[in-house]
Amino acid sequence: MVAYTSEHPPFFVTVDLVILTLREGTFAVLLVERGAEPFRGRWALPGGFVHVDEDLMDAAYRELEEETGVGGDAVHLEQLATYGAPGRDPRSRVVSAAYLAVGADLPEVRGGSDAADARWWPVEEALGLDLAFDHRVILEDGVERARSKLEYTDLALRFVPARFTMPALQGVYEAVWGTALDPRNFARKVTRTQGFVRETGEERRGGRGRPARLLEAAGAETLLPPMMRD
Amino acid sequence: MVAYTSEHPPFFVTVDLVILTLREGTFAVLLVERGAEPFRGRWALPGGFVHVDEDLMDAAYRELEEETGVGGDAVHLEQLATYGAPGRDPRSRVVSAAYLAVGADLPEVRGGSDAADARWWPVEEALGLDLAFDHRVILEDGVERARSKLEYTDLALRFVPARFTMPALQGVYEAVWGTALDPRNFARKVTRTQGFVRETGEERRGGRGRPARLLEAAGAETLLPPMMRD
DNA sequence: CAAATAGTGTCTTTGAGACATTATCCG
DNA sequence: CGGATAATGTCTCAAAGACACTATTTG
Repeated sequence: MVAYTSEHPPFFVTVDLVILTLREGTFAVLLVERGAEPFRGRWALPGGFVHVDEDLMDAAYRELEEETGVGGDAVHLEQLATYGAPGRDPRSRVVSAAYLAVGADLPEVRGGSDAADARWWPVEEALGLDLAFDHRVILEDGVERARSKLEYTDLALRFVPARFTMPALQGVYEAVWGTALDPRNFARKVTRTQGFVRETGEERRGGRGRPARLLEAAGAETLLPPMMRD
Repeated sequence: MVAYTSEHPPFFVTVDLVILTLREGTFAVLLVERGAEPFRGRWALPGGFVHVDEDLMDAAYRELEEETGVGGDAVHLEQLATYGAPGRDPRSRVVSAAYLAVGADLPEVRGGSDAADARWWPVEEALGLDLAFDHRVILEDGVERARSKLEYTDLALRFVPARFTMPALQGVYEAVWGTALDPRNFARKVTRTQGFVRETGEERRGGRGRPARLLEAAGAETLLPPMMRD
């Protein structure tokens, strides 16, 4: 940290959000269609400028709630990385702190204040789009972070409501990793990982087939041993 | 990303560095003593303002070389996290991207352009200091990142020269994790992890005791299975 | 030959992966 | 009672952890 003088250049600081959820069993990300230049008409991650007296994570929460209507505890939010290449925004020097958000069954969205349109995309499709700015890299980093954190943290529980079934939890791992898992090995693994999930004693009836037992989080944030994807 | 107007507030952007190495077998971090207000006389992480046309990581490399005289490939550098609470710098709104640097036997340093003094601290001692700004949190995050990355990446090899001995590598894990490891289990684990290390065929003689075989990196960046600390 | 350091093998336990059938409900 | 979904047990193999002695060098 060198001595402060007014010679140091000013930057704009934004937050960008990689908001992930499961929609009807599919791993999905929220994108907005840009309604203004630059990149007008291109899909982008939701985000916006940080306010003068606002912490970065507060700005991320604010943008998250503006875009999805969901806030606070209902959604997991963590910092992903910060992107600051000169020229990443053609207008001026903008440094963006990217955040990863994960929630269960986040609501449908349409349009928004300044976005032409907004909607959930299957992650695989979104990765194939020509996104605005450097948002493709940010999206890739966010998806990889989520995939990786399924292994050694309880992040999978954020994709699912407070009470959930074993097949639903297995579905999270399968959708996010894009792999099929054996239900016997999966249940054994989840059950034996101390503090991961707990039986509620209740069942979910009403669907076809045998009722599923409802589980809930048991508090551990770190999974020992981890769930391995290989 | 909302429409751009000149109403958005300007920020200063800095990089701060958590530079870690092993000095005589001890896990150490480089700190500088501040020579100017604010926090004059307090120890801080090295760092500085990002230039107008400079990427964040380039700024981190520049500061790293200014502080240690070491640059380029010799040192591992990765982004840690970004800290932007209002008031974290009492002068103005400063957002800092923190980077983690790891190198083998980094050189002794004394003083510097704007720092009153600079020296290597054992990490445990540094964590007990009353550091400037929010640098204690940044240091904690950097140390935890390094500890964690020893598990599942080849980061341990960055603490050691290109050719090294098995006991030296074990010493990295022991110093960074602060634990003692069994040399038989350690050697078996390292040897059986595909692509982690390879024999060079050479030995290091000249010390007391049996000469040690020299190893080198075998290319894998990810360790499968990981080294576990528990 | 003593002191220092490097290097190694076995046993036991735990978890991972492969694999198919039974249980319960609804219509 | 047929279709749909949930739940579960065993065997084999791989890796982890505990544990102590031998090998090679220098002074």
